[in-house]
Amino acid sequence: MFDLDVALSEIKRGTAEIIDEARIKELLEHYLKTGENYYVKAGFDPTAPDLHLGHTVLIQKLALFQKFGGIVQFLIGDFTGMIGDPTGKNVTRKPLDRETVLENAKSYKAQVFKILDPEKTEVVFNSAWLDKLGAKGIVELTTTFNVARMLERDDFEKRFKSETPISISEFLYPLLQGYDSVALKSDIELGGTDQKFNLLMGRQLQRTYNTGKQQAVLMMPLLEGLDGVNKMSKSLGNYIGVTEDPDTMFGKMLSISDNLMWRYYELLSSKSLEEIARLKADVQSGTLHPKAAKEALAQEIVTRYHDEAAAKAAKAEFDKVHKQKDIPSDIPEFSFAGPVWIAKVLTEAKLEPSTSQARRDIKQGAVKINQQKIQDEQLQLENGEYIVQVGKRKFARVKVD
RNA sequence: GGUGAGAUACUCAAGCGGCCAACGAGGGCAGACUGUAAAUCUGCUGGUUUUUACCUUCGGAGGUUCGAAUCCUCCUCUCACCA
Repeated sequence: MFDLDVALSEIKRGTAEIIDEARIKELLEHYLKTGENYYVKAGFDPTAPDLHLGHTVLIQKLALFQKFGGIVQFLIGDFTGMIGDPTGKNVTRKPLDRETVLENAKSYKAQVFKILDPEKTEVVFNSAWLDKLGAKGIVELTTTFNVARMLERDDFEKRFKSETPISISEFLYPLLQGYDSVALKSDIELGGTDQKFNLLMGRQLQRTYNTGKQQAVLMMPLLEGLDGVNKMSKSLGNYIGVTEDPDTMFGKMLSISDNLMWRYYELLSSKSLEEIARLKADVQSGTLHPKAAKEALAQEIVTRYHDEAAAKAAKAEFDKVHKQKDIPSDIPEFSFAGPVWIAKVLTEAKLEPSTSQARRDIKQGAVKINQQKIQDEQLQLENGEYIVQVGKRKFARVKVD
């Protein structure tokens, strides 16, 4: 089966905090002895999923549990989604209709089953039990907790002190999320560090409702984005989406700093901790080039979300463009009626956002035609075919006739 | 409901009648270098084929002035204190 100590150290890898580690050990031991599974819960937003590597940190941890006897409860918070998690700055949101929820769930599955084992995953919706709770159930739920304790939560406390409004419904959010754990009888719940309060609520409510269980809680850190400073998020643009094409993925992975690479290794690679330690030692001693280590990681990630052939092709393409300074094999094409002013070509081909920017870049020597730097910003392109390039990464094939 | 403070480009933040397309920082883009879209250094960062020029921007609408981001009036919104 598996070695308990190895399993535990892999489970602990990269975690921010584990509450009731002993419980996790018990569950694994019990599984080894009897083959009985246990349940690992994680909740997700019902809005349209566009997963990036930041999300996959948690999902990979779920997948890890599947290797060690865990059944994943992939919870889509279609009911709680109406309230909006107070962790963000969301106010009350519109409830999504059934159809949209199902569609989003489908999209989740497509992305998530690249990592999770579908055989060991139960996709559940919390409206299934929360809808039935009713006013009576809700009131009962609220009696299990009091306002003073609710205000212990960090962001509630801050908002209370600064007199920023807190809606009553927001108090309900942690309670309902906790109740999910009661309904699902989860043994372990995973979440980000920002979810600590909500995760602990599940633990407490399981006790209050006498489920005979008390879930262990495992928190994963928020992955830093490509800039290495802010957390990875779509709005900051510092992300790698799991559905992005291989070339982009590979390029973005290589753009992270050498430092950040180790963080990504820890949280994203499926290499064992020993292997990573060895890589790191090799880089430090100079026997392995940092770039080679980064390429290996990039290949691994591309392979996971596409396949090995795509990863190889992406690397080859990258080398072609950046090492041999060649042009990429697949570039957009535009045609114009000539003669045409170069600045117009650049903006029309979307290589530059404005004529002014185009002029500036020409002045700086950032624009090349057929690999030749150009200086003349008045340049007119005569009939013919040209490869126009701005900087290192923006290319277009231009036909003038 | 009352009183006070504030709203400036992607973000933060100067400017408080002409020298303002607007200091500075972050971010972004580019150049050099290289190991790569790492690191470091440097430049650029509203728009426009009138490019040592012109046009549009400083919460919104008016007004004063030869001239306003800067002064006045009203409005909208944010924040702080009081109720």
